[in-house]
Parts: sequence; structure tokens; C-alpha cells
Amino acid sequence: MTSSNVRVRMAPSPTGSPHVGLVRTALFNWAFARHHGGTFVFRIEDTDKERSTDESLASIIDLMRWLGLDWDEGPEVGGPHAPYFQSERSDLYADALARLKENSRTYDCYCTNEEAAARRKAAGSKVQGYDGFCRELSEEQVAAFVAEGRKPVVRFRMPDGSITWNDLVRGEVSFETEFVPDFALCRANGDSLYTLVNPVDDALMEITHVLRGEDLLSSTPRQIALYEALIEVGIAKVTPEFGHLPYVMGQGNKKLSKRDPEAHALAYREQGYLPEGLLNYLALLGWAIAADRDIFSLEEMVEAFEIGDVVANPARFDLKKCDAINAAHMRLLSLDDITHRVLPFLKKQGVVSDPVSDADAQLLELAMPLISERINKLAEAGDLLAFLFVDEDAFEVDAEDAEKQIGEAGIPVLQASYDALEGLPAWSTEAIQTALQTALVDGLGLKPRNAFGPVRVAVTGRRISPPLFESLELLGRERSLGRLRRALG
RNA sequence: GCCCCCAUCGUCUAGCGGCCCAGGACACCGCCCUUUCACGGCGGGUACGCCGGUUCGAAUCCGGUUGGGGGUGCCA
Repeated sequence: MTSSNVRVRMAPSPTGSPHVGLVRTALFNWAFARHHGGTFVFRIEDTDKERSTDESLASIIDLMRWLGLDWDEGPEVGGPHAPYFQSERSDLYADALARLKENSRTYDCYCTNEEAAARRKAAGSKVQGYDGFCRELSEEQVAAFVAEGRKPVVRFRMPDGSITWNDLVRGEVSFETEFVPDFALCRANGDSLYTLVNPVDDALMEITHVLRGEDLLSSTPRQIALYEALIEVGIAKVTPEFGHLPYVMGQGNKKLSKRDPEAHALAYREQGYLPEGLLNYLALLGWAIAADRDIFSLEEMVEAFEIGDVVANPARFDLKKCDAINAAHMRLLSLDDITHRVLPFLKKQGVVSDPVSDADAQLLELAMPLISERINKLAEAGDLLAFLFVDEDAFEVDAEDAEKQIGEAGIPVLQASYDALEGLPAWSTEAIQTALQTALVDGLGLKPRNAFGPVRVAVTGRRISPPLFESLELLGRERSLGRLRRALG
């Protein structure tokens, strides 16, 4: 599977519910790796012990499995660069830090943010952030700080000049290092920070291409500078290439945040989106497979995916289009497949027995053709099918629909229907249709719409249902007539 | 404030100098199909932010401007 030395990674922090932005980033990394026959590494960035949770970790793994984005190295599968949890790699970070220190690429800093900010202000500097005050401290100064009880953070010494790289999605990007202050690699308490750990892991894991969100764009010059130092001290071999993916925006003009309901990736599974539908939609946020084509499979995406084709401008998340793409994938499914996928939802909703009985399974197989093109998400099947599976004594007619569709005027219609169906020799869709047509349309002179509405509500309980005659056939004569009788009072 | 990124229909995008008085999809609006709801079919409106420049020719290249977004932590 891994026929090239392309190595990419996704490196989520297990803090909270996984975000669709994470899925999009994972997808592009995965597609890039698969397209190039490379390796997709999955690493967990759980350095923030306060916020990382096992629950979040489990949900991310679960999500990736559901999506079908498989990884070559990482949790559950291991790999040559294990462990893949940052919380288990502190020795590696300590070693990296020690080597950088030895090469004077870092220095101890005793300042508080307030002190640095005050100095910046006093100097009239337009630049924000740390001012490099502790870069060249004398022994006396250090002793004085220590005597005050201060504990230092370790900062990286940014080089002078400018840092430029050729971003895989944006082209040449350049920063003057005077605007990128010396940054902390390690807390005063000794904990390594993301700024150190992320590049060190990428280096150790020999990541060749870093594809990540645009929010990390401005931290790239720091990482490139760090990388150069890591190469010096023998930890990194090369600086990876970077590609910054555009934001996924929510309502208004802000990036999709955890507060937006559509941001939560797990919710899509619960609502019955297909993984291929969600992924297809997410792929469209910043990438197009062709000028006149929106629907494609993961395999087709892998085949066509080029990182250079990804656009740089942010994309607004449009749930309606996401639904439409999902619906298109639903229609691509075979009847067997969609039935198979709908079943867990029906069980969960209590529509069918769990484990499913033979009778329910048989009925479901007959009913699915009636609704397979009427649902856009798997979870919607239950609403349409419940009337077929419900026990007669639990069957309920929607009060509002009954009032609208039956009322006073509907009684004769139901009576006529009952009479027409009661003695029907054969209980088939065709016979039912003919009988009702004759009795209601021809007999009572009703428009089809008015004729069948009351029957639909009486028998299925709702104004919206699968096709009526087929529904009646599946329900059976006894239950159908029983429901008509009930509606007649 | 400073730094950086971005800029084509309402939305996602195609377009990488002439094929574009700009194509597709979603959404929207009509119509057809129709026993409800869908599916499907047909049709419609709507976009290159602005100003300069380069060029025989610009949505496409360059500069500026405006607008939007992000960053600016001992978070990731």
C-alpha cells in the first residue's frame, strides 16, 4: 500500500466532540496519502492534560472508522514510530529540548507577559509578543531572577531575516521574522508545549507534507525556523512541505465553531448521513473533481486528488447542499445495501424488533422499495415505515392530519372505501387501486387527491406516507379494514 | 494597532489571456409527471468588489484600493 515516501498525518487533540473541520482535514490528508501511495499517520496530540479526555479520543477513533478513513500508523494499529500518543513521548521532547539548548537555539526566559508588553509599549513598538529581553542575560541577572523565585520558560531564538515557503495551496508565503517573536517551547513547570512537540513529532515520524487548517498559517514561520534547528541537532532530516487548507465557515462570516450544531461530526452519523455522502460534501469545500460534476466516490476522489487543486478561499458550510449530496449517494445504493443500513436506525427507533424477527425482516424487504427514494438520510425511514410495523393497539393517527384530511367530509369516503375493500377477492396493489378508484373517483366523483387523502391518514396515520395502494397491500386486509373502521368511529 | 491570508451567481465552485456578454451543483421561482411526500424531466433569474496598468485582447497577469477572515499565549 505504501509505495512512495509521502508521509502525512492527522494530529487531533482529543478535547471535546470532533468537528467537521477535523474530518475535512483528515479527508484531504488521507486522500493525498492514498493518491500518492504514501502513508497516513494518525497521532494523538494529548499534551494538554487538562482538556484531553478518553471519551473524546474514543469518539474520534470511532468517527474515523465509520468514515472509512483508515490509517497506516497510529492508535490500535501501532507502527515504527510508536507511541503515537504525545502523552507517552515526553522523553523524546526532553531530549530534543536538551539538544536545542546545547546548540544555543533556545534560552531561558524569566519575564511575564505583562513585563514584555509593557516594554513593547514603552518602546513604542508596533510588534506584539515577546521582545527578546532575556536573550542575553548576564549571570547576575539570572541570579537575581532566580532569587526572586522566578522559574523560566524555554524560548526559541528566532533568526533574523525573513522566512518564505511555497505553500502547497497558496503559493509563496513570506514573513519577516521581526514580526514573529521568540516563542515558548516549554512551560516553567517543564511541560513541553505544542510549539515544540508538534514539529518534533513530525520530524521524528518523518512527515513529508503537513496539510492543516489555515489557522496554523501564521505559526508556520516559527515551525520552519524550529525545523532548521532540529536539522542542525540531528532530529529532523528535512523540513516538510506545508499546505494550508481554507477554513470551513459557519453562518455569518466566522469559522464554524463548536457552537454551531452542524459542526459536530458525530451528529451526522446519528442522523443517518452516509459516510460517503458526508465525505463527498466535505471534499467539495475547497476542491472540485471536475467542472460539471459533484457526486463521486472516495475511490474516485483518491484517483483525482491533487493538493494543488485545492482553492485558498474559505468555504461556507451549507447544510442543504450537504443533504442533497447525501441524498444523491442514498440513491446510488442498492436496495439491499440501503435496507441493511436502515435497519440499525429502525431498531434504535423501536420500529422493528431487536434482534429483528423474520416477519419484520420480510416486511422490511417488501417496504424498502417504497421509500428508498423518499428519504435523504437513513434515520428518516422510521417515520415513513412505522405504521407498517406498529401493533394495532398502539397505532395512532396524527390528530392534526386527521382533522385536515378526514373531518366530517371524509367519513363517507372512508365508508365507501371500507365497503369497496371488504369484499375484494384479491388483496393486491392493483385490485386495491381499481376498487378504490371505482368507488371514490368514479362512484363519489372525487378528485384523486380528495379521494385518497382520508384513506391515507386513516390507514397510515399521516398525510405523508409511502404510496397508498402498496401500503395497503403490505398492511394486509385485516389491519387495513380495522384501521378504516377505527377512523369511522 | 501590527502581521498574514482571501476575493466569480444567495452558497460551493469551473475558469489557469482569446473557446466566457462566464459553465456545473445546491438553494430559489415556474411548468410537466403525480394518490400524499419524494424521485425524475423541462425552463428561468442571479456573479467576475472597485480603480489603474500590461496586452491586439483580461474573470484570468501586475499594482493599488475596498471588503472579509485569521494570527498576535507558559492553548492546540
